[in-house]
Amino acid sequence: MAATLDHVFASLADPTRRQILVMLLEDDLAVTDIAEPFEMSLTAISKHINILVAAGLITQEKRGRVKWCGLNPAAMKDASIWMESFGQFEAVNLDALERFLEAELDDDKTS
Amino acid sequence: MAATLDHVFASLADPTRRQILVMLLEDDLAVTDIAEPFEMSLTAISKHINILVAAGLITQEKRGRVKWCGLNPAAMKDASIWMESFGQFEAVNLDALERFLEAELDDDKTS
DNA sequence: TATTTAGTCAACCGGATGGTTGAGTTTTTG
DNA sequence: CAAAAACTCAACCATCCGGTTGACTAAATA
Repeated sequence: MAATLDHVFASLADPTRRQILVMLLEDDLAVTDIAEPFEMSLTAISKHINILVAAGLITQEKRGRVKWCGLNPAAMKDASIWMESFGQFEAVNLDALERFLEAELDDDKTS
Repeated sequence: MAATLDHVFASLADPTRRQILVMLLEDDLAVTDIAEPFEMSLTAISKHINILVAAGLITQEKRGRVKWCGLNPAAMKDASIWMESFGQFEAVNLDALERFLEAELDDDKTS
């Protein structure tokens, strides 16, 4: 799949999709597992997943009736490099990163 | 301006807007200057610029009848950190980055 | 075999996006 | 003062996006 900058950035612009990616950091998950914490239909989540797959950010493997979803962070590389080319950001502080990710998770839950 | 991840990523999802940001790497520019290389109306470019301003990626200063636009790469920081948290990307290779940016510029010109 | 589970598909809906044109405002310039 | 330059604003348009529901297929299970 040609994961263009357009697709990757557009995928990441939605908080539901970002939360899905964060969930997949821990484990591969089935579509139903991914949908469980969200207050929206399975169909809606399925569409979000398809968008992430099209962007290359998620890979899928069907075993039986279950479609397992796994993270493919490599698909972010070009986009990440693109952004870095603008940054004169200081090196990432790991504590700051942790707090940031927690805040982002809370935001997703309450919005 | 609260530059949320939503706004920053959505801003970057459009090739016209990315090209505008690249143009501003070199110099601050007036709205008309930014619009010149594009085959689209000044109004359309003005809208794109407003979106980038809302995302915090561009700052504006009006002097006389001219609105000068300048890059604010700091607004990318949170988004960049977010992506980095997924990456186990190897350190950025500067040559690769250069080739990548040139290719991106060509893409923008021809699409 | 009958039923549940996992997931997709198709149709629809309201609102956002990306573009247009035409008119209007303000500042500079001749 | 008159005209040009540098924008903005408002209205409109087609398409995309994020969500819904209801019907469907395929695999596991009782």
